[in-house]
Amino acid sequence: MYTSSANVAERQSAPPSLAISTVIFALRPSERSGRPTLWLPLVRRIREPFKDLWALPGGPLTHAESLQDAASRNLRETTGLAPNYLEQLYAFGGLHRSPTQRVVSIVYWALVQPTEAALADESENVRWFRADRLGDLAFDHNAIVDYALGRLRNKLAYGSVAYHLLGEYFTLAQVREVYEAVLDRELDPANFRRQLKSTPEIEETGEYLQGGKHRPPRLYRFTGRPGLDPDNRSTP
Amino acid sequence: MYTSSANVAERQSAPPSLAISTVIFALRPSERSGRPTLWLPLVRRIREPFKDLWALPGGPLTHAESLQDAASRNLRETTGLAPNYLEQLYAFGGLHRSPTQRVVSIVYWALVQPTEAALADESENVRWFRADRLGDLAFDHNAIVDYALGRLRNKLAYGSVAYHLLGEYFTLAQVREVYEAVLDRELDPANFRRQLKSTPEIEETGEYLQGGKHRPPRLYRFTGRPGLDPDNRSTP
DNA sequence: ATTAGTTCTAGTCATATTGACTATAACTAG
DNA sequence: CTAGTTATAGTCAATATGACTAGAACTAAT
Repeated sequence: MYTSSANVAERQSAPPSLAISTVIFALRPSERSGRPTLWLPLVRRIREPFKDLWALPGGPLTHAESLQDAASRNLRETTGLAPNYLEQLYAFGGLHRSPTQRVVSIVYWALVQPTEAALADESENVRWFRADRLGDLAFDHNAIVDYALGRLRNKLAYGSVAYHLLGEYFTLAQVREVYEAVLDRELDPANFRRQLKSTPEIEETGEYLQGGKHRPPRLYRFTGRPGLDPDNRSTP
Repeated sequence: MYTSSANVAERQSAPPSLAISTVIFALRPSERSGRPTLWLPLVRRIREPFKDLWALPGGPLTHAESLQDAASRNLRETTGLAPNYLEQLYAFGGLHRSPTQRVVSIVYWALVQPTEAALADESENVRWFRADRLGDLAFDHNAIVDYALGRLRNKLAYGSVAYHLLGEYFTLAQVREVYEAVLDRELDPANFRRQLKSTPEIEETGEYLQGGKHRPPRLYRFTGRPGLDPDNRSTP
């Protein structure tokens, strides 16, 4: 590494570099209980700084793409995933996020359906982790994931985001399991059910989920659309 | 203006430049009704692009400061204001926000107290406008203000942000006027009052506001603190 | 075939919250 | 001293929420 003062001065005068990263959430059955739990894919750093540590997927912003397009492309390139939901999370720009240079990261967060997540690329340098057992990540990425988890919990409780973690058809109990996994507390099945049934965006279908061990539950469908980001309204 | 292809190529390869802007809200009495209304300061552009149009205060990000510090400094430099509340709004990075170069703007929004806003610098190139009568602004700044207004309304309805638009002591009717101005609808005084009284963060004082035309209302004080941004938790 | 076990589903009941409204208190202006 | 206005407290019905009960509908074991 260069440590000459000339190089330091050069770093000081160069504009802060701009990066895009994404926190990608998906549900996977827990190994032990089989219940759905939150997972996210990380990539192994192959160079300094933080070589060999796990980090959020990310990369530079190229000229021809909007922020959201950059997040979307990056997500596809590193994990092979097409997200069901993608929203800007926050711009992180602390002075000492990276030890070698000043980096401002515009971070997105994404939700992918389980079917999609199941066939995601996994390799030596890309691996899925349980969101609650990450260990030490590169840069400030632990704080970023925590913030993303907070946003997810908030949007789950107030918004209509749970359905983007599920397939097109789902049972009300599956929705409840998503809430229980993300909020980490049990919910009364009957009351939860009553709330969902009063939501106009959830549509009853004539189908039932067969093959379970007990009474077959009815399948439902989500008909609403998520709100768009301000920056993305005019994207064709 | 240069239009040679060499210059175009140069622009294409250069990294997107990074700017910080702020939407600053303050209450001022309407000229007509005297009721509080939302105002914000804009600066006149003195060069191309959008020369002579009004724009949000903003500037480049320097190396020695965090994003929030940059917003805070910029706000102080252009308007002389010290904000009571400052939070990141959104990073705007559409491809064609600026006709001459690719710019990513990280936008903050701020609230200032009326006393502060009253002694804000106003000049040939800095002027306050009613938030609902802005006209055409430079760049995508109309969309940005709209988004900021949406955020303000949301935080007002669910969070505890109204008090940052008021002084240290206030009457419950003044709080109601803030809600009515921002949400643009009338609220029942008695019911609104009941809600505020059940909020533990609002503390009754022994003082009363004297000098009004009618029964002197009791003064209250806000004791809560707003939630911090993730990027700003460790700032001393 | 019958029964036990489990989940799905509908409903009850007490409590808390909300919106519309009424009434009294306390001040100023004339 | 009275009229006008705001401040403040309270009532009442409608709605939402949390705790709970119970029957319906299926599978698996006897």
